[in-house]
Amino acid sequence: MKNIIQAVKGTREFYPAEMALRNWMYAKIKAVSQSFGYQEYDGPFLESIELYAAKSGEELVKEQSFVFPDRGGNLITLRPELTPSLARMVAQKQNQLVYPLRWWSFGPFWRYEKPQKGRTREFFQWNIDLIGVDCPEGDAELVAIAADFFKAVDLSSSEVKILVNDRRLMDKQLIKLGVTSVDQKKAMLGIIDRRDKLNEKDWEVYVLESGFSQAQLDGLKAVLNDKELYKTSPEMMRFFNALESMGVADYVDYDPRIVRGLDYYTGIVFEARDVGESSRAILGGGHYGNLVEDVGGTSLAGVGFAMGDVVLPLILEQFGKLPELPLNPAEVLVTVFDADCQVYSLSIATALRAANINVLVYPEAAKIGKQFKFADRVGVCYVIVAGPDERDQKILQVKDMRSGEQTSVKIGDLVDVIKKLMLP
RNA sequence: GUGGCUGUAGCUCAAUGGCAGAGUGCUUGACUGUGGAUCAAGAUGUUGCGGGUUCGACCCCCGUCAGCCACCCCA
Repeated sequence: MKNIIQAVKGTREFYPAEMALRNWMYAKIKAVSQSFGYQEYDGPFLESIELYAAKSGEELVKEQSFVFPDRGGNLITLRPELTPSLARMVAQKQNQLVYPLRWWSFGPFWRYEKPQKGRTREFFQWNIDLIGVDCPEGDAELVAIAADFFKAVDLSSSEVKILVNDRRLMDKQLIKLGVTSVDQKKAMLGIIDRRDKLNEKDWEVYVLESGFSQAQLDGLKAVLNDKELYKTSPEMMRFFNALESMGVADYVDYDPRIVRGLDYYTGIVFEARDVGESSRAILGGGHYGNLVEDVGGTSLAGVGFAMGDVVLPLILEQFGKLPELPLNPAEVLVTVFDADCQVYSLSIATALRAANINVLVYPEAAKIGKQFKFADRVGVCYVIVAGPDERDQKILQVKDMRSGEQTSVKIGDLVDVIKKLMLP
């Protein structure tokens, strides 16, 4: 074991068990996305660094991305996010596409961060966007998709919550507090974002040290504690009303502390968290006013969110909701009694496969006990024994590994018997 | 990028600076044509890697790699 070259730091290896989970997540994501009529798409995994540099205020992209020169000396980036690629794809065909666009994607992304639990350098991410719509009901649709996804993976509204705020609503409150300049606003959003990370006293000191007055601090505290603030916003009332109609209101809470770090959000912002004390962010998104302007298109509003594949399994595990997935696609194992019977076993397996049954054949003659043990270990449900006695009598032994029951079956009845057993 | 904790058998973990261990799993047998259960026997280690201190290092020191935790950041 010592001379194995290590996998690249922060990358992930999907052994069959992990791959089964990833495919399970993908299937849930696909089903929910399609249930709202969204189309699957994807962008390149490699992009030039300019694509990300084009977005202002994103120096971090350069620092947190894998960047390397290609043979021509151009700087290539392993995509750290999908939104800029999406923006370009939309801009390139802006006049040919049918709006509103409903697009989703699930693919790999890379970020050069320090790996730890729930954070790797290589991860998969679900991105889903509704583009060309600028109304609270459109925003509500994305939140409903997130909630439906949680339902689909059996996470209840008491286990996860989608917390929502509106940047416009916060802007109004900040103006009331005399926070008017762009820099001040940015600082204030950072302060709000940090509220949960510091204890109250430290946070208050931090606010005052950031150049805000005691009056502003008091005002801010009042805003952040006002769970009813959304009622002053007609858009948010429409938004919550839409969620009610879609049957997911129990998953969604108004939370004035949610502001999200990203610059390009201009309306609704939201993030989903588990309700436990550790409370990790599972997904995040919001409404943006101009998706494609930065890459040369005309302004288009939209709303979307992204969910990584790393945190969700941790949350599922925490609530005991990890699915038990079958790891072996074969339902049947045909044993090989001895060398003389080997080709006979092969022909039986072939007949079963012809009837669309997945079959594993033991690869060589071995002690029958060893073969049963193998069947047990790989999770096969039915084992067929075809020894010399059976061959002479034109029968087979079929054993149900779960019940332990074994029956003799006429060779001509085998397919029917197996199919009947496999019915749920 | 900063700081801290950890790294020993496939896995979970022991071992005052003095012979490298347990549980579990694995292999084989009890069972000559049947898995799980029981019993018995057996195998398995570059103590992450590289240096140093020491008569002697899993243990102490330095470096390095990896994982975890807190920052930073969160697309």
